[in-house]
Amino acid sequence: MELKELSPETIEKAANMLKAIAHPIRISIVGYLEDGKKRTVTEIHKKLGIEQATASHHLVILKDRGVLSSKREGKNTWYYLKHANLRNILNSIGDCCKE
Amino acid sequence: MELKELSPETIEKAANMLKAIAHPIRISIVGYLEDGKKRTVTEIHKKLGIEQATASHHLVILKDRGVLSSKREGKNTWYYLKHANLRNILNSIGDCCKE
DNA sequence: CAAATATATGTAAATATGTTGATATATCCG
DNA sequence: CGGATATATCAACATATTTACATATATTTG
Repeated sequence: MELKELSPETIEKAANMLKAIAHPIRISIVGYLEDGKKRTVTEIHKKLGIEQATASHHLVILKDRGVLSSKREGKNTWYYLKHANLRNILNSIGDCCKE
Repeated sequence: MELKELSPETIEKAANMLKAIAHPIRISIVGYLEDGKKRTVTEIHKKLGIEQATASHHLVILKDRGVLSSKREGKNTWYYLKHANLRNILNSIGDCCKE
């Protein structure tokens, strides 16, 4: 795939998706969901040690920009990675940054 | 690799790197350099149809955040991808966004 | 219905980023 | 040195993002 052949719309969408991930808390959220499991807002905010409202806020951003999907079940909303290959992004970036 | 085990510093660095890429012009620049070749500011600004100052500005951002490297040779500064596996990021994102 | 639990939204101030045009610096060559 | 070419920087305004706290909405259960 040659990215330079992508349409402006696709590039715009890709930028929004990357912007969504490009934040310490949201990287951590994506990292926590990297295994493909679905997790609730409560699980996420407790795991990451952040406020519930903060977690919800960042989860909405990730969902709006196409990084995560969610499904409501009773009191809970389960969030999960929308695309399995988003894992590659974190792995690649992680590799670059560990050096 | 489990991202959740990365240090806060590494996560911070990863966020800065992703933030650097997460912009339409900068995605296009990285896409243009995706083949691993070194290119000058002039080549880049002409190829993308943007002002020279704009290109230089965005190239500095990409370099400062560890996405690109550069090497001055006479009048020219050659920019190129610092990490080969950054290509995976664009490919993954592109795949997610084409749908 | 009321209480408890889970999630989402609103607001406002602080901070960061983007954009543009003008200008500065660096290098080469005659 | 002086002109031409290539790149980098500056300044200033507009826009977007972050953060934190308060509060609202939704769902289950007694």
